[in-house]
Amino acid sequence: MRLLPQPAVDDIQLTEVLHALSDPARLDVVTQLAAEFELTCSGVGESIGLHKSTMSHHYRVLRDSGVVSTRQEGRQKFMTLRKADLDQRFPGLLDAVLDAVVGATR
Amino acid sequence: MRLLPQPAVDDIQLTEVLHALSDPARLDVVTQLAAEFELTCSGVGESIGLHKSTMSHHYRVLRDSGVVSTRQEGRQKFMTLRKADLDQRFPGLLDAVLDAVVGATR
DNA sequence: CGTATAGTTGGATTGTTGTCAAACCTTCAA
DNA sequence: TTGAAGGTTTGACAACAATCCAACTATACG
Repeated sequence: MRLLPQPAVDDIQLTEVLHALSDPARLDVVTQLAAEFELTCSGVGESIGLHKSTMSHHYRVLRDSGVVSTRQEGRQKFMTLRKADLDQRFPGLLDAVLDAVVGATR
Repeated sequence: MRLLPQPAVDDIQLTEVLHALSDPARLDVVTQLAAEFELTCSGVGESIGLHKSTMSHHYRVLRDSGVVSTRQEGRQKFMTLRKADLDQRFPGLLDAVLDAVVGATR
């Protein structure tokens, strides 16, 4: 069970996080993770309808920017939101974005 | 004194706002506007050190995404943050981003 | 070992973005 | 009416980003 490389909390950059969240597909992933706690890549990607390699690219952007954490177990990879880390680094930001996702469609 | 075209509150899109805020130059503009309330284009651009046409491009992105409002008065254009509109549409988002800008350098 | 599963990587393509420079438009003032 | 001030627009260009497809890696299961 190994963890894929990811930035330390203090190395998470605001502009990179905002950029990571500014893509609809990635925002969708993040929203699902916020609701489900943890998902496999295929689990989270199914409802989005993009090619799996495209999704793999989005996962990398999310991981490199510090938004998600990925843990490999067997042949699957489980993603989780780095909620505690993001809350520590940028208090209120993630919640505001998640609220905005649901709130804006009301 | 005319107002340049800008999206209505309900037409402001989360992904566009996040994208607008994900560029360092634009984030800098927004931070200055949060502190100064209102500034001319040249006033806000001076400290950034980019070409004025580049800044003009960034102003447009900020305006089109609904982050700032621009009012023309004489030959100057005054920009303001659409704070109330953003707070209404995405509660807490702008404040979290502004906090993050200062907080992350502490 | 052979095969299926779960993802990643590389290449190709198409489109977007950030930047500058030069030309332009508008307004104000002499 | 000429000129200057304050921005915008257009064109060019390089860098980046999103997407797909095909080939690949690694793990698990018969």
